[in-house]
Amino acid sequence: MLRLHESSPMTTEIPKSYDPQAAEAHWYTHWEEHGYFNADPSDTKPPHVIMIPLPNVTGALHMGHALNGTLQDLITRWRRMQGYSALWMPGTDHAGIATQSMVERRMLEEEGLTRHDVGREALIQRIWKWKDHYEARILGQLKRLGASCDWRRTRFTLDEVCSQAVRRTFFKMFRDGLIYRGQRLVNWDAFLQTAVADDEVSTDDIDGQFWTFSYPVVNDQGEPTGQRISFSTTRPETMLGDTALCVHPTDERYTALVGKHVRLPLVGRLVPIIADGLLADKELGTGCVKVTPAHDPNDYACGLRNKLPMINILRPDGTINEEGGEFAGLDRLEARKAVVAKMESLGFFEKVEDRKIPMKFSDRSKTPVEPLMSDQWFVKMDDLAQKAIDAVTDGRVKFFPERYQSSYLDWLGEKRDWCISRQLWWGHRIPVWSKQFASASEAEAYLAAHPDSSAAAGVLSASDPASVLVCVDASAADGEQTQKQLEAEGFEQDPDVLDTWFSSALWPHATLGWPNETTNPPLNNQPDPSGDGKNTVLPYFYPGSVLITSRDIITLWVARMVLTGLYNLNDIPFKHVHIHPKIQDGFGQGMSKTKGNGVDPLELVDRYGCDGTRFTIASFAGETQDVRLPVSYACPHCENLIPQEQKHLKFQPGKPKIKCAKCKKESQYATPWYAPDEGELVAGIVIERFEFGRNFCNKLWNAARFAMLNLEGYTPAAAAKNELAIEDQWIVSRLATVTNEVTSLLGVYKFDAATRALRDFVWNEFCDWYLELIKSRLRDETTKPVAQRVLVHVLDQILRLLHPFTPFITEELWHRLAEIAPSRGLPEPQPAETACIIAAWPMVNEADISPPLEQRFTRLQETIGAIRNIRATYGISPGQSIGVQLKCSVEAAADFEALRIQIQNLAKAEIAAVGPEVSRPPASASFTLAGAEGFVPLEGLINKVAELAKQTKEAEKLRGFIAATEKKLGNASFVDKAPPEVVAEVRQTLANQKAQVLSIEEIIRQLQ
RNA sequence: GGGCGGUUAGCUCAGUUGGUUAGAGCGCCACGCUUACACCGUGGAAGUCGCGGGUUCGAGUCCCUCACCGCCCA
Repeated sequence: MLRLHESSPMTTEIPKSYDPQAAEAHWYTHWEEHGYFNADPSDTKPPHVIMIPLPNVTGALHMGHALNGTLQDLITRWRRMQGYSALWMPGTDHAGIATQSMVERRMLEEEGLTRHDVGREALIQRIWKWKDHYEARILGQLKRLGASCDWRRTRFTLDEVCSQAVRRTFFKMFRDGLIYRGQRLVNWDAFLQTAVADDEVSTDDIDGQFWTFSYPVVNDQGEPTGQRISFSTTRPETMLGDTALCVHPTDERYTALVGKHVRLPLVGRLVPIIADGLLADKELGTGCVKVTPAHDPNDYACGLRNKLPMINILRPDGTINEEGGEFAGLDRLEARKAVVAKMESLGFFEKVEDRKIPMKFSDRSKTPVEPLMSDQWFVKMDDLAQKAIDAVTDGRVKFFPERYQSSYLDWLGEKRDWCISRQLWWGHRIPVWSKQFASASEAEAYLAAHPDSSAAAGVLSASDPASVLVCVDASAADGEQTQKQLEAEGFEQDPDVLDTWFSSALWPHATLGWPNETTNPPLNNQPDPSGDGKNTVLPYFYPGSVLITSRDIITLWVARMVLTGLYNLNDIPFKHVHIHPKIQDGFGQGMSKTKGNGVDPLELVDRYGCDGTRFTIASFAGETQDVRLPVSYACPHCENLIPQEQKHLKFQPGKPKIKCAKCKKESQYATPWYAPDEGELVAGIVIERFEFGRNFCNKLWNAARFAMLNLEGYTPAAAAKNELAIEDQWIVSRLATVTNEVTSLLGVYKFDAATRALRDFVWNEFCDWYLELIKSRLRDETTKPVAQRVLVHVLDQILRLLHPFTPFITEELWHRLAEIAPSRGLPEPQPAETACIIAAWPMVNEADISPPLEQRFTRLQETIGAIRNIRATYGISPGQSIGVQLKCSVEAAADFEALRIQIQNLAKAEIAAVGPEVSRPPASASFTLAGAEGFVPLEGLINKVAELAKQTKEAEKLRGFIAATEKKLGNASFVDKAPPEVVAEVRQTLANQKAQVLSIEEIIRQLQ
């Protein structure tokens, strides 16, 4: 017989618990082999596109990435099932400075070599090796998480496809006058010897000193007047670069001195005393400050306002240059000591105090950054930023949750020019060649003789009119030739590389092959001829659908992606931006590599299964709170849990061990600070919250197992509504409601709510009630067929709904179910799709939803709950059946009758009497619900005193409610002002409460 | 300094536009190997909704003050 469906090797017998490892390996391969992850342009399907927020190759992925990846995969799988050609574009980022500094640091530690020792080519080779290693690791981690990326399209920001986009964009911007070179104050990382962007710098308060010095005032002849003027500073060495002293214009203490000069005792320079209300603060210190425009951002701004000279005193390595006179060659911190000592010996030192001072650190090298004047390349943000702002304010790009759009708008609103050059070797080399001519006129003559072409554009340098800058588009046809020509003419290429963000900003269109219009981007690095002379991928998949990322990326990527997308394609890169929570450890600290609290998601996948991990992660992804994950370690000797403490996060030399409080043994543990020794028993990461997802998967597994064990003799056939039992209609109604909920929640990225809705439905409704209710029908040949058909249908729909969350277990169950019930569904059975990953997302028949039916069913549930409560209260053993008499409406009585056997099974209670005329028998336990009263005669079992106490307590509780409700209704303004339907509702409540209390009072009377 | 978010049961979190008695998972207590599941079932206990004001017939929910935690920007 032909087998239409493949099943895993786990096979025939269904094990009692779900084995994630086997299913994960099997089905991932299966999906890949069948090409289910591949997304191509289609005439019949709409596109859905998610561009991965490209992880950088500095290191392995952590929990934040796992959350990010899970959500992207979830949406991608959901859209795929909805019939979209769903592309999830994978790839990695070269992360220029971060990666180069990792490699450099390791090289220095292990071999004592610097980049200058090995040279540009050799260093780059080493970094490529690093990249290959971590790229493989990262992509492997994503696959273990179940990521359904179109791996054929995997890109890297330094690969040929991305490089082309970088070169073309730079050239376009250069030609349009949006890129310029200028002297600017930048954050200088003296350790890495490069400029770093503002967002690569963080500020910390450190213990520092606050010195006070004075400068001598001089007369017009430059001779000391004997007067001195005091000021304070935290960086005395910058006195070497002072070009003014500054006071507040309204500060009367200094009015007479403004316009006069002081002589710098250290370097002898005469500098003016100026008045500037923005820099000086009358209330602070002496009210006078020194101005060092080349080494402080505020002073720089003041320098521009007052046209002060800008004197750079630092070399790129952080030592003092010739401007520092006798201090030249000293490192800046040595220079500080020497400067203070010299000032003291000259008698200009006044005092020093200890103080917390803010200090900027480079995120990359963790060393203090120095503000420094240097030549850098910039992109003018003015117009570009405005267009990106407009795209959000006019609603073309929408943020979920909405509040994050203000971060985006505020940042772009500053329109600060973007410093794109980095003094690094790892990255896209700046495609500009320059040459110094003998004079400005020679330079102009050169430009006149060489007009701009499609491959080259030239300008005069703004800072030096004798210098010519030529930008070359190496992606143009004659680009390479132009380069050679320039070099032959004595031009030299700029040594710097571009900021990494410059290339990642292009990611949403570069990966689709832009600017190539004639061929589709390669697949598996092989040419893709399917475009037939055109790039059909770009217009089909651009603009994308949603970018899913965390909030710190809003300015780094989101803003820049929008900006470049609009610039290059005149269209936004994505319609939605979803910002998800950040992962914190148990102490509320964000997880990061540098803090040592990062957790490898694969530790969790190994322990809880991929689906369990994903389901838990999705349940975290709400709109407001960050995710807090208290971590423990499992003692490898006794399995006892050792809670993580702060000390476990700190780096300590050697390989510190963790001690188990229970068995007192020590062991190495999972930490980013070291790799455990070979053969060591390691205390692994435990995050108990993940049991939530693991347990759920096991529950689902067993529910499906139960279903399949009870499908013997299943035959597909239509099932009309009037054939369905009340519990069938109920579960179908609930299924439809939940399907609607999940669909709309995913549409607005409320993953936590969607997860809850599904879990509650599967566990608390399908398992706890539906499966229990049909057990008796499945044993009866006459009632079995319909029950089986409904059961199979609901299970089928559950697998579909859960697949985006828990892809592996649903796929496994899908194939097992297919062996037994290849054709299924209500009201008409259909052949099921050959795999869950490509199964259609459930559509709701609104007629299935019946609130009145759900209400009737709730009454049944409550009644059963009340009977169980009586059993528990009186300690009646499970083996002992009891009789129950139910006083209720005729309609409710019919429902109870219909479920007579189920009530016997679920509550272990026989319905002895049911209907409006039932009255309370003596010596019985009772319950009172809104829709029914119940009596359980318990002659001999009932403890009168206990029952009396219970009922009295119940009555008192009710009387409390009644008093509150009556008070409310007695309040004239409530009755007048509240909406009539609310008042009516309260009146109904009161009536119900009164009826209930009357019944209870009657019960109490009889008990006494 | 400016902005955003949070503060609800022992822990981790839900709580739609204000509307009867504030919910879940884990943990806790009691009972239970009932032929899907002990990664389970049944029942139960457990909250002054951070503090203080205000608006309202009515506030966990809206407004203001303060405190503490986290993040972003300067």
